[in-house]
Order: sequence, then C-alpha cells, then structure tokens
Amino acid sequence: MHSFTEENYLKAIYKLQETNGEVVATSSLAQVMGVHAPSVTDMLKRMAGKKLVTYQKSKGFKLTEKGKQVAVGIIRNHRLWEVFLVDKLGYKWDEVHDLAEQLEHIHSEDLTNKLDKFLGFPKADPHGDPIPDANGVLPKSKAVLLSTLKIEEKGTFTGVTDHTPAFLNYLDKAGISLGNTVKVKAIEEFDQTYTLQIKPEKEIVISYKVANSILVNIA
Amino acid sequence: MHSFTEENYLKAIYKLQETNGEVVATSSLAQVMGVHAPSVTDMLKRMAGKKLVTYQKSKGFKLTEKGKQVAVGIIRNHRLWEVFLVDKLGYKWDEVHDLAEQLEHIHSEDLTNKLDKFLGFPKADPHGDPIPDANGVLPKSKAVLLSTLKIEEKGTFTGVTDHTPAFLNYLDKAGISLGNTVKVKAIEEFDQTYTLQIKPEKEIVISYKVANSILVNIA
DNA sequence: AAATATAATTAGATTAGTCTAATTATTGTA
DNA sequence: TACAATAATTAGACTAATCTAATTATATTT
Repeated sequence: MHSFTEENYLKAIYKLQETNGEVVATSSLAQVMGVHAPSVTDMLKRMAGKKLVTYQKSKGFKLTEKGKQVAVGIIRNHRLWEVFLVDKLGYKWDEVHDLAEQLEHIHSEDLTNKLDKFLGFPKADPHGDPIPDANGVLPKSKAVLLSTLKIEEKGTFTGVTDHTPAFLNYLDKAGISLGNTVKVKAIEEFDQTYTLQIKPEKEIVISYKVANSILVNIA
Repeated sequence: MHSFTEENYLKAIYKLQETNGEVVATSSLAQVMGVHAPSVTDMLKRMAGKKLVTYQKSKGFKLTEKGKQVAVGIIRNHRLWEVFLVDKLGYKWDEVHDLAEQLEHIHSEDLTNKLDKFLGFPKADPHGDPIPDANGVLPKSKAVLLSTLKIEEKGTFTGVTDHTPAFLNYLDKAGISLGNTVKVKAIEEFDQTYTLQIKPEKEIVISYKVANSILVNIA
C-alpha cells in the first residue's frame, strides 16, 4: 500500500498535470504540497523508484499509468465521501473539503464501491466535480467558464474552479446554486462586471473574478 | 493532534487496563501492538512526556485522565463506524473490524457526532459492544459469560468476547444472533459441553470455549 | 539469601519525510 | 553568446517509530 504522503503527492501531481500541462515542476509541487523544494526532489526520487512517476533530473516529472490510477482512485474516494457528508450527514458544501481529505485515504476498494452504491452512484460531488467510476474513468466535462459567455448567452451552473469556503459562501449569499440556469444580460466594458439573470426573475451583478470561477454547461 | 500510532497505543492500553487490571506491562503491550519491547519503552516514554500515560521505569504504565479521554474517543469512533458499515453499507459483522480500524482515526468530533445522529444514536456496535456517548461515558454492562450460567438459567445474547471473523462466522452458522434468548438445558460433566435452547424450538450444543466467548444479560 | 529465569531498558542503527545551506542547472536577457 | 536570475539538486541533519544486541532490573525458586 502507499503512504498518505505518497497519495497526496500523486493527487497534487495529477491536478497540476490537468491544469498546467503534462510536466510538473518541483517548485509548483512544493508550493501546493506546502513543503520546500528539496523535500519534493527526495520524495519524487523515491516515488520514481516505485514506478509511480517518471523523473528526469531538473526536467520535472509526470505520472506513470500506475500513478495516474492511484491518483484517480483517491479523487474518486474524496468526491464520494464529500457526497456522503453533504447528502447524508447534512454538512454544507463549504465544510467538507478537509474531512474528505482524511477520508480519501481509507484503503478499501470494496468500501468505496459500497459507498458509491449507498449514495446512488452520484455523477458529481457537491461542487459539481465529476466522480470517476469504479474503473477510474473520469467523464471529461464540456463545461466552460461563465466569463467566456457573450451577452444573451445562457448556461447551467455546473461547477466551480475556486473551492475555497470564502467563495462558496459568497455564492450561497448571492443565491446561486448548482443547477441554476444563468443568462448573461450585460457585461460592463469598464471593469468586466457581469449582470446575470438567474431562474425566473432574479438579476444579480457579479465581478469578473467571480464569473471566472464559475463553470457552466451551454445547452 | 495525536498520531495514528499514539492513538493505537492508547486504545491498546485502555483495553489491557480494562481486562488485566490497572497497570500494563511493556511485554503485553508489545504483544498486542505487534512490535518488540524496546519500541514500547521508547514510545511510552514519549507519550509520558505528553502526559498521556504515567510511566515508572520497569513498573509499567497507566493512562492519565487525558489519555483515557482520547482512548474512549477512538473507541466511540470505531464502534460508530462499525454500525455505519453494517447498517448502511450492508457489511456483515465479521467484515468490519479492519475498516473501522482505519476510520476510527478520522479526526473530527463534529463528524463523529453527526454520524452518531445519522445512525440514530445507537447504544451498541454490531458485536454488542457499548458505544461511549459524546461525553465519553461508557455505560458499563452487566453482561456475564454464558459459561457462568447454571442449568435452566436463561439470558439474552448481548455480546462476544472473541471478535475474530472465525468465531463470528461460527455463530452465524450455528444460528445464534445478538438479541436471541438462550436457556441452558444441560451441561455435560465430562467436557463442559453446553446444550442450549434458543428461541422457540431450536436446541444446539456448543463447546465450553464457545460458551466462554458469549456474553448474556440475565433477566 | 543466592542463583536463575524473565522482563525491561539502554545503545546504536534504520527508514520515511522533512528541513537549511550550499551547489549546480536551466532560462531569459542584454 | 555571456551574465544574471531563477529553479533544482546535493549534502548533511532532524524527528517519529521501529529494529537487534547488549545490559540491567525484577521475580522466582531452591
């Protein structure tokens, strides 16, 4: 079995590869892991020995197929436990991340699958992030940033790119929830402020920063 | 926060103190922890530094009030997760121990309490072991070993002292379940074999070893 | 009470994961 | 292309948890 630390590195590399391209730099990994660069070099050398990543001195690293499998498994765990915490225990979507960070390291494929079934095979976690299936297949979403929509275009709010409690709370307060239909009514030239129409009659104004952290599916 | 290792030591010491009296020996602890004696000495010295146990060279150790609190908290976690696994996910009572050993180390009192509520505040785990309440109060049971009953005495099957899958499976196969009323019909002088009447019309024969691993409440 | 057996501790080493300080690569710019 | 800036690695050290081998306490038996 892999240590929690290894699993956290794998997850971090996976996410960096997803957003920043194929090869991951020591420094970016050090930053997201909250450790100093030499720790990353050491760790990654050990992990290369276990064939979890490929490593070329000073050139960065990449997950192997095996490493990717483990990473996706942890992400599956994480997101299923988040659904459990929200749907079954009544947690709010901004409260579950740290708990799921612990629960994701429970080692049992069988438990994961039973949990999946218990939850009714959810497709996404409470933040709209897709849940990999039991074979590690992660449906790639066609969602786009709300900030890319033009005036009069509309979409369905399906996810966020900022998972901080601060942002999630803001959305709650603004009255925007996953599944809502949003239509861009206006975009202020000066500061890129968006005026949105949500649901039937509600209109709200959001900043570019917010529009750039919201994912929507276009019909 | 305490490490998983520390928590496992605390739990082991707690259980040893419960069954074998106040003071715990290095060797017994080494045995149940599956490590060698010097590891225990080292660990316990560190833990004494953190005021989790009291330690006197070559005299054994005892939990402090603080250590006891932590131990009971872990036991509470363990037993609640066992209920979850059996009641919600459909695991059998002989399958849950190892998973609960992992889940018990999730650090969140709030999660524990929400889980407790979700499960309907169960009083006992699937093996009949009592679940400490949120204040760490563990109701002490008045259950006795079935092997102490005399002929014609009866009681309710409320727990086991042997938690191994092998034993639990045996009970399943023999058709004895928690909650059953059992009455001692006969005790063979020669080898202390017990003949029991269970439920309405079923009679079964069990060995002394089995009778000595079953807990019953006498009405 | 002395001799022996058993239990516990100390000493010294190992591994995983981290650190700081020093060194070496790589990249970007003049 | 050479120099400076930035990034990555090596070297050496630390902590937690473990080990084996050697030593010291405690307990038991004659």
